Amino acid sequence: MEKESVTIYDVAREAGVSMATVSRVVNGNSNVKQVTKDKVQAVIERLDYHPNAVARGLASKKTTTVGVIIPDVTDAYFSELARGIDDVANMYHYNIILANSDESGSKELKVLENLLAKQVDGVIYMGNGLNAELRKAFRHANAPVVIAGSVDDEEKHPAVNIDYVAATCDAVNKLIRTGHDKVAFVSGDLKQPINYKYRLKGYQKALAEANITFDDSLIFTSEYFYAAGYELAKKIQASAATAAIISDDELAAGLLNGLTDAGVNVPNDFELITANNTKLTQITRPELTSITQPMYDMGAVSMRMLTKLMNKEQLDQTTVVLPYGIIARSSTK
Amino acid sequence: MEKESVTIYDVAREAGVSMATVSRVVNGNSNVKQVTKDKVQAVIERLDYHPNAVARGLASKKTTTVGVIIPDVTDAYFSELARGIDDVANMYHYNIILANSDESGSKELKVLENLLAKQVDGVIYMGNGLNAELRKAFRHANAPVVIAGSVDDEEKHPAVNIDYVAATCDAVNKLIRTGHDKVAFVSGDLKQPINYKYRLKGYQKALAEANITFDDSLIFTSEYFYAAGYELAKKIQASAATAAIISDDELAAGLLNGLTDAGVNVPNDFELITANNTKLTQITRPELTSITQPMYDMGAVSMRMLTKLMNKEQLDQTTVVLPYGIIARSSTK
DNA sequence: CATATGTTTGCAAACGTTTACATCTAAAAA
DNA sequence: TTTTTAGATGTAAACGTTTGCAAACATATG
Repeated sequence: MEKESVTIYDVAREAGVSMATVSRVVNGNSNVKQVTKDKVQAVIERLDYHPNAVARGLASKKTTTVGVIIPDVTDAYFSELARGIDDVANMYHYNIILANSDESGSKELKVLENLLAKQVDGVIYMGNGLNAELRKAFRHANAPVVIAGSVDDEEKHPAVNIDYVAATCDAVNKLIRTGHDKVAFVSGDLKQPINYKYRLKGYQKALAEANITFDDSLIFTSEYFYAAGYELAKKIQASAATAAIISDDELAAGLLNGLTDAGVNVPNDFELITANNTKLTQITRPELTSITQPMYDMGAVSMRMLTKLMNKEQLDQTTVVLPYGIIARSSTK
Repeated sequence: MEKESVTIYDVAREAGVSMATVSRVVNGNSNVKQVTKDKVQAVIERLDYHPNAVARGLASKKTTTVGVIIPDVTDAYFSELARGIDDVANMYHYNIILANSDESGSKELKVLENLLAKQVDGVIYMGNGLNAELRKAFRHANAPVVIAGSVDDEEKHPAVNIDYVAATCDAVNKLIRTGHDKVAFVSGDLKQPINYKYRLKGYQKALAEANITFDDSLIFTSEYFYAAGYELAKKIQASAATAAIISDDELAAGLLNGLTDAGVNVPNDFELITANNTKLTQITRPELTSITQPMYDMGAVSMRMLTKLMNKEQLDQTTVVLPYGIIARSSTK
């Protein structure tokens, strides 16, 4: 913990070459004779030299670090995305600085500013709070930004997600086909585009296709917490709904258990489809039927896109839409 | 994305002072006249100057960044710890570089090396794989390391955890008191000290106190996955056990559902106590009785310790043991 | 008025790399 | 043999800060 660190100078001196040459071998530059390369390499190992990434970053203006803004690491949906991000980041020799934003606009801005001050080479944004201010901050950032697992409703920023409209529509359709014409729509804040411009649209589309008139007493919003879902069960019971599509698994689990504990039999009395197919969906009894999203892949792809962007490569497509599915479990008939 | 960044020189020039003075006001140095402080501050805002953290890091040899080694962000136990870490890191104006290790010894070493190359000011290690090699790497690191949510069985490194022996002993006692003398012990790899030196010890202690002879056909190990737990149900059923203490919630959930699906009634035919009180424990039916660990706090405290270490302050105690509890839910009578 | 004292500022040297550019070498071409 | 050329190496200037030290200034003291 107190050692003087060995620098490129030490290596150069010991190897009898200039620091430039050492730098070249460290960076795999081709213009170095094999014998000197070996000589330097030997010294590097003998002295246990490790290049100082900070100095490197300053000189090269690249930190091989990307910032990742996440609402909450503790959330299964986002942590799965984060895992995909980290794995491919590693593959390309990047590190990630993880920053929790709590989906709070002001915190997101603060965190972004902070990441940019640290000179990250790029940032990945997770969250559903993309607003004008944040958009502006992204535009003015001198690092590329890609959005993972959510949408940019103005489609200005590179993003990777699924077709939320179609997925929601399919799920609601499935419910309608089994005879429900009173399907509750349960999502987070309707101010968020992902909810009102995509999920709700998909819900309405399914209704329209089946000639069911929209009834806004079947629209519920809630925070994405287990307890919130559990509470919500009462309201849902009081409504005319006989089935529900829910946009978060933890919320869905709460709702399921709330209903069950109130004596409602799922799926016989009430059917449920949730949205993210996280681990939770298999743990509940009955297991939850769910839209499936390739969270890990979405994370991985978004990071891959970011590496291209950081490399000034052209993107084939600015927003990539990954396939979704629906897995039938026991919360539907 | 293409702007030339404004440096401390620009600010200095515009404000008609030297860069040293600008540096001083940025860093809140007291020896600056109020009027110049204001003048400089105004220019900073006008030019939207943001100090370059990399340059700062090089000059000051402090990066205000800490490395966090985590087995898997996706794991509820560790992500909860990570959340505590990040929150207090933020409080003290640190950022965290998150690195997944998969509990693989070689990856842990690689990741640590990488973090140190990035000149992190400290590192927090999560995981149960503390071995001789890693220990050596920690010792030779020029940054303090603290262990969060696990043990250093040699007690050389600062760590924050709970009293695993006592917790396990209490849980097993609870089972014994309700009449069980065949309690299965289900943990991860028994090569890990936390399992064989702590949890197993606690289990044996409880047995000894109740004059029950140890029977190693009741000892099971498994990976910490839902599916693994589900599979394990068969083996457990085939054993003489009538209750179990499990060291991971996901595993416990799998076991619970495996038993239930095989027609075993929990808690009437079989009782279960799990270890981490993560969200999962409330989602299962029946809900899981669990040891409670203050994960968030353990993360927070470990980060707080690290800030002291990074500040060269003396630690009151090198290992802090936080209180645990047991919350009775429906998987026990 | 001279001196001492304390506060405010500036100067310039780090920090440890990368990277144009210049130089040198040796082999290839003339 | 002389000239070219390409490859291998070295020189030194960035990169954008912090910080020890010296200088300048202001105020209080004798």
